[in-house]
Amino acid sequence: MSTRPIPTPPKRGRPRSGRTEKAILQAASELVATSGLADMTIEGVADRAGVGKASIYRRWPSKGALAFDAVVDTILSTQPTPDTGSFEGDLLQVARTWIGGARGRRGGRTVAGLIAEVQSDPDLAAAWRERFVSRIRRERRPIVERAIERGEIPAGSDPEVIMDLFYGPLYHRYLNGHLPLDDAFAKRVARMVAAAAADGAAA
Amino acid sequence: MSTRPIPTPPKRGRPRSGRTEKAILQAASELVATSGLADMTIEGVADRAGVGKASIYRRWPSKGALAFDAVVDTILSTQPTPDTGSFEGDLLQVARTWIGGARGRRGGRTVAGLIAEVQSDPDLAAAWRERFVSRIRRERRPIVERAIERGEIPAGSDPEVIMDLFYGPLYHRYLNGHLPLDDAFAKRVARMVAAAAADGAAA
DNA sequence: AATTTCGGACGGAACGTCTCGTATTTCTGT
DNA sequence: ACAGAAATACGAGACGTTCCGTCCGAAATT
Repeated sequence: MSTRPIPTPPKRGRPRSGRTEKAILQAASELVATSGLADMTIEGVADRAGVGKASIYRRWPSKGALAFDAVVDTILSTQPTPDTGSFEGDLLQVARTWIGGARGRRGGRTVAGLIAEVQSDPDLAAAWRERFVSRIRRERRPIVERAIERGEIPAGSDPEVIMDLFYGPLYHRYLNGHLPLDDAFAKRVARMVAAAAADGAAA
Repeated sequence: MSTRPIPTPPKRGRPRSGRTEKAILQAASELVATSGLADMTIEGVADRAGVGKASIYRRWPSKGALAFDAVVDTILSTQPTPDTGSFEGDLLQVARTWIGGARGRRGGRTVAGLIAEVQSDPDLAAAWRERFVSRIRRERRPIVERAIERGEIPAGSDPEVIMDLFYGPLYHRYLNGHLPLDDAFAKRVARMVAAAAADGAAA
């Protein structure tokens, strides 16, 4: 259940060192960026951080949970919610930024590795949903709300289905790699989602 | 590169036993169904099949490749291409069948495990694309072609983007689990994809 | 004679737990 | 107020386990 460092504030004994925690996250972040999540090992992180393995296991229950905490804030901070004035424009902007992150040599496969990890770890899956997927969708919600206010799409349109229709195709090509994840694709997805929503098919 | 059992026909010596190969695939299939792909091990398959590990490594280069061959034909055979007479009807039928497979206790997470595996194995990823993703998309292509013939969607619509817009959302909920993968979702996806395509947004 | 079959041995990697001896903090008893 | 005991964290690394992928040797088959 716990993915964050255990939040229980101990009353007695030596307190956890903030420097140790930072060193672990820093080392994990670097190793994920250079070697990829699949090749990252707890022992490798411990060595690079100059830390005992026990100090890692005291804080995180699994490799995935550690990697999650090491990279998720960085990823989220690079994906702002735009406001271009039109629904399709907002979607296109989000898609372009998203693709930019996914194509970057710098950790472009990190999210893929996390999704892979999540498929066999129910606790990590819960953290992934709550602290990544749901969080991003909540941040993007104004895009749909503004489109409704502007009258571009009908009130009563389900934002969740629209989000799935939009993000789904991006992740689909990202994870399967069957076709290029390029700007032409971003344009088409934005256009089609906007068309479907405008049609009232999400109501 | 090789995912299939090595096709080279030996000219001399004891030939490969077909029974050995079947026993391996059978054991792998059972273990994936019961324990899940993440917990399947080559040693476990060898034991259950009554076979030496070398006999497995002689045929398949990785756990993922073996699992792929053990289950992919079964999965594909349960997903026929419908012909209901309307574009949205066809899409809905495909979505329902797909969701039925994904929800089934019997190996519902198998595809998720394979997609996870594929993220860190380029050779397996190539096989996945060519022998699963592309194959299914090729089989579904008539759905789009018939819709064009019927005049439901404009000629020149890109079948690939339509496929991504359709399958993407299904896989998205399947892999992230943030919202239910139910019949209501199937209906909405089918309706929205049909609306977007009819609008000519895929042209 | 050539080659594959099997079961199993083998060395290696990483896991997750545990123990050291040391450091740091709080609680208890005086 | 102060000393000691108790509790907890620290880095380092040993430990037993699992699984990997390779290799071996004897039997089997052509």
